[in-house]
Amino acid sequence: MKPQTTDLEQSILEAAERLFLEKGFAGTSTTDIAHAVGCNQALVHYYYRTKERLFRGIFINKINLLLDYLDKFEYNGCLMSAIGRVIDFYFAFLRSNPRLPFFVMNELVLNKERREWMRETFVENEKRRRVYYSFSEIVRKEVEKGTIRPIEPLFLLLDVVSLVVMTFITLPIYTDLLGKTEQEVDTYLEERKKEIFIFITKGLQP
Amino acid sequence: MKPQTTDLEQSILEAAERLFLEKGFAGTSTTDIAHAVGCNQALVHYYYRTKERLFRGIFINKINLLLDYLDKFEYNGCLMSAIGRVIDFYFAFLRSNPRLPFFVMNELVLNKERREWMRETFVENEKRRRVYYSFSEIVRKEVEKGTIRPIEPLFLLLDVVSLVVMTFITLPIYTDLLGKTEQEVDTYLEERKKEIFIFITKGLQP
DNA sequence: AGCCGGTTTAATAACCTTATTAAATAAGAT
DNA sequence: ATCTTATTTAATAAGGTTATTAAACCGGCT
Repeated sequence: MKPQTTDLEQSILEAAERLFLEKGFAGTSTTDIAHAVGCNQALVHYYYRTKERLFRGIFINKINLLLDYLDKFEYNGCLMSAIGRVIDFYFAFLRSNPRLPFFVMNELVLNKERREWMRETFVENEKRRRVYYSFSEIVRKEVEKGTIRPIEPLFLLLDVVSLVVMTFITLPIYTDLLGKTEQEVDTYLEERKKEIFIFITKGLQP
Repeated sequence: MKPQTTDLEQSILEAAERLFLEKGFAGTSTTDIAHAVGCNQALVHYYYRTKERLFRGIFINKINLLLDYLDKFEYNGCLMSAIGRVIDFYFAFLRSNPRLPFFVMNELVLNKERREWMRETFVENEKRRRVYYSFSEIVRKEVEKGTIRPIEPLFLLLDVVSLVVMTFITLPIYTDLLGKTEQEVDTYLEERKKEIFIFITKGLQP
């Protein structure tokens, strides 16, 4: 039924995504979005009714995108290679979506209501709980076997997430403050990934 | 000259600080600030002229506060105890200013002009360069001596900063999503600090 | 042609934003 | 008591924000 020509509904979503990621919720107006698409501002509301609803749709989508990568944690007897795989996937994914972790973090930290909504949507989500539970069981067993030093599963998760995510959060600072080229950034990220892997491997030794 | 009674100028600054840290620049209006102080909105502009100027004053102040702690890095022959000292200081400081790293990061990532201004103000600052240079020399020498594994000084710095800063950035998420008490947060932070120290110590072993 | 539904626009309500103004107020100096 | 200077307020300009409304547009159907 819908005209396949340019599908404004989709264009609006994409422009909103780009702008929200770049300037945050508070820094983006529906007028900005309409302007980026080249359509009337009322159209943004026609399709998505409120700015908050438009935002939520994007937000939930992006969080899921991020969390789904945790499923890449496929344990087959070696913890470090499972972690290595996750790091690889995240680096590849975030290379083309560098602002995503900051976006999610930003809105989660800045807005208490969103944290509450996040708790209901994700923390109380059976699938997500299971993923975390199986991860923590694996860590516990490896500690027991003595293949890694004693560590809280939550802390190990936080260690990995901190190192990976901060690489991308600080990327605009790195590139702008030190004025790097696209090529240099690629090398930097490749080196950084190796460093993180070595760091975690060594940091977990018994 | 100024009346010492309540000093509205100072109260405005403090309220602005609190609100900017909590909701960010875009999420805070001068009306909000005036309202928090209980004065007329024009007064905010009387003292600070523009919202941007008021913000900059706070921002530069907070960045300096954060960077000054890097001076706690007093090397006396043992890299890990110097790093341990810095971590200790940051944890103590950020315990009472938990939103500070996020605040700085946030505005730096969200606003390109601020990054440019930051480069001029800090990266080209002689004192700051010297601090980083002496740190990187120390790391290089330790690598040469073989007391730590080969590592880029910038990466070591990023490793430490990532782990410490992310602990506090994710703190509101941790507390709200898992619903923790003040007491539990204290224990958590204490444990986390120990974990980070162990993690880095092991992660640097040759 | 006329009608119909979904799409798009212009117009606008209601409100909030920053910043400036001129006038009121307070408090110390002469 | 009045002058002076700094502080504080009310009023307002100029513009931006979200959201709604009614009207126009446009392609297909009868």
